[in-house]
Amino acid sequence: MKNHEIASLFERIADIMELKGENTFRINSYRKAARVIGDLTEDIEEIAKTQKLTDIPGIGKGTAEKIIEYINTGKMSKYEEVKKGVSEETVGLMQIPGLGPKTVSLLSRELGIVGLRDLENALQAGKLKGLFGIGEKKIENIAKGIELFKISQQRISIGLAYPIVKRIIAELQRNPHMKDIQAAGSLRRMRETVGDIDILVSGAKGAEIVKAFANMRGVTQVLAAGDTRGSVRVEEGVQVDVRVVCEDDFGSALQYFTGSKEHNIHLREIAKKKGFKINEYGIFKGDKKVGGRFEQEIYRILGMDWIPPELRENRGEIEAAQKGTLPNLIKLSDIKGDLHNHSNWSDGTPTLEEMAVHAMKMGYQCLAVSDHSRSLHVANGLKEEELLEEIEEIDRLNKKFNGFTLLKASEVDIKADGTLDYPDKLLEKLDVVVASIHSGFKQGREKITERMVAAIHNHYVNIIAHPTGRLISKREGYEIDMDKVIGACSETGTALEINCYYDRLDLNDINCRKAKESGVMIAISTDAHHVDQMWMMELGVGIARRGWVEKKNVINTLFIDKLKAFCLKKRGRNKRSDPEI
DNA sequence: GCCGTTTTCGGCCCGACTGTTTTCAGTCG
Repeated sequence: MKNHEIASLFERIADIMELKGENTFRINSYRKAARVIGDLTEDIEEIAKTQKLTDIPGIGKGTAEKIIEYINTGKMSKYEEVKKGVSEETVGLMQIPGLGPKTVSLLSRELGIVGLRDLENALQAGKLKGLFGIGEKKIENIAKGIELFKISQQRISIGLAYPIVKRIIAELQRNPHMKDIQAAGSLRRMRETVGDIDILVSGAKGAEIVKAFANMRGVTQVLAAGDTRGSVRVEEGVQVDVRVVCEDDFGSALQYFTGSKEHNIHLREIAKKKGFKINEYGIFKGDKKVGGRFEQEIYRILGMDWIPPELRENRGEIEAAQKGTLPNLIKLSDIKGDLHNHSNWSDGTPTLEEMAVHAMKMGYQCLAVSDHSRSLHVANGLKEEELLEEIEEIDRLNKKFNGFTLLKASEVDIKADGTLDYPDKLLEKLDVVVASIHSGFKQGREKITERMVAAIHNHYVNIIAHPTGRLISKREGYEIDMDKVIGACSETGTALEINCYYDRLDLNDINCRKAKESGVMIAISTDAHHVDQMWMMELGVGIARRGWVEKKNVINTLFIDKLKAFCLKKRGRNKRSDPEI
């Protein structure tokens, strides 16, 4: 699939054009094209074949031609043309906070600065002084920007940011001056990574609230503390911003600060056409404020349903809200069990009973114990006879429980040749079989896809765990043809997992939506190795919501008998089709 | 370069902040 390549090519074209000072609207249309192509769930080559490229909003005749040229020749003449005389490194300088296209272009033109090292040298040598439009303060800010750029290169997983936000909100809620409080930004949208944390507060005494915020425990550095805005760094290293608005503006401010940028732009275009204006202070008809206390008002006034924050990425949610066809997104309270967990039988810390007790506290009706299989020595994988013993232990425990079931399961390794780590006769004794890849990551796309598809076709495999194997900010996933994997799952009645563990979150939102659209069932599972990790179900549900997933698409929202039936159906289906069994 | 319930031309989101210059350009979210 060339979607990603083509999207980043358009993004690069936009960056270079920006640096060259070309028409802003033209630049924006390249950015828009990059964005929609990056978000597509279908293969762009397939769309091109059916000549439907221009049906994609933001893709017109010109862009379509460029896409087709790239598909056919592997090159895009527009890109070749714009990049002449510009270094990639120079374009990269625009990533530095405070440095936009104008300044970078000036530095490059006047001082011959190409990359970061040149810039640092020029700063050191005091060469920036005296350039038109650049004063003392600007030079200082560029130096600060470079520092910030170096630190903030990494976004952190939402799994790390989420507990920080919970802690801060709990602390601020004790402040008597405060009315409303809500996390905004990419965290509220449940993006898998966040750059910084935004918290929005309403209340009359802004300065008091900001002061309390700056004095919270866990704050290591106060970056700013004014009447309406505070900015701190906390011990986990993340920057947290708080903004205080008056109660009457809270809804519109929340809408504004939640984003995404693309969603807000699209919404404001619609507002404008209808004769309204939206900003962080409200929605206005002429000079008259017609809403702003609640976020819902804004969407309602614009003639659409309220859009859950997780969908606000300008991926068709606005059109769906206008038509009243938004999905009825899954909720955390819909989850009835967790289907991928590890006990102290393999590499987890809790006993089976501790896991069960915690699951009951969470209101679940079942929990699958899916310890590792024999080949995974590093994770103390269970030998066949050990798994049989564990099954007996689970049977014993289940007799003690009332209205709760520990499901017999295993996270079985998919070996390099696509076979499974346990024989079928052993898998047959399990309620749920979770299969996954833990080795041979470098096999190559075709081989690894074949291997995965072979496992999916096994009669006993119910769930494919962490389907791409990626670790956020640590490891790219193995190369795999997700369309083929989804196709095989759809054909065989196999579910794909959203692994909730904070550095996996795999499937991601885009693949998740693709799976849903192909009718593949989803399992949202924590992969917990400790009971304290089971809360991460919240993260997985967030990713599912970003993938437009509804309760009916998720197997662990099913009552236990239905869940067992789902798992058994695959075995039955194969038995019927294979007379030898 | 895209788009159309002011449709084939003319507009394209909005406001705050900062710094530099003296009325506004650049950058950011």
